[in-house]
Amino acid sequence: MSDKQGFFEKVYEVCRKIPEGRVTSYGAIAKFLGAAKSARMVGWAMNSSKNLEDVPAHRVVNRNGMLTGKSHFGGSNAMQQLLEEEGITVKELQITDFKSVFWDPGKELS
DNA sequence: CCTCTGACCGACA
DNA sequence: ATGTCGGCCAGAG
Repeated sequence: MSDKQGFFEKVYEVCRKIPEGRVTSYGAIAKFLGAAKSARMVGWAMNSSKNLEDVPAHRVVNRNGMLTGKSHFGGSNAMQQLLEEEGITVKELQITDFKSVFWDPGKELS
């Protein structure tokens, strides 16, 4: 069930588990998958996930809580809008109270 | 088939 | 504290 799945599929699964109004980081997901050094791939996986509607890539930001992938959301502030719609305050592509809305898959999940 | 890059993170000087 | 480099997996040329 979860042996033949590739890295991407695992990332998608975790992203779908992200509760509304919460955000996580690429490294957190990568670390949860057992590949903290593959954080780059997590973002890349999201790039493919943008084709999927079940994967809220806008809830995934970098370690600084910055919307680094905002550029990939159509080149507009769509990502920031979505986050604010969920109650997340964003300032200049940077999430305020990031640690307050931070969702750790290794902590919340198990 | 081989090479390169990609929405990052952590370590080192 | 700031800047640079390496690392991981997978897809495209």
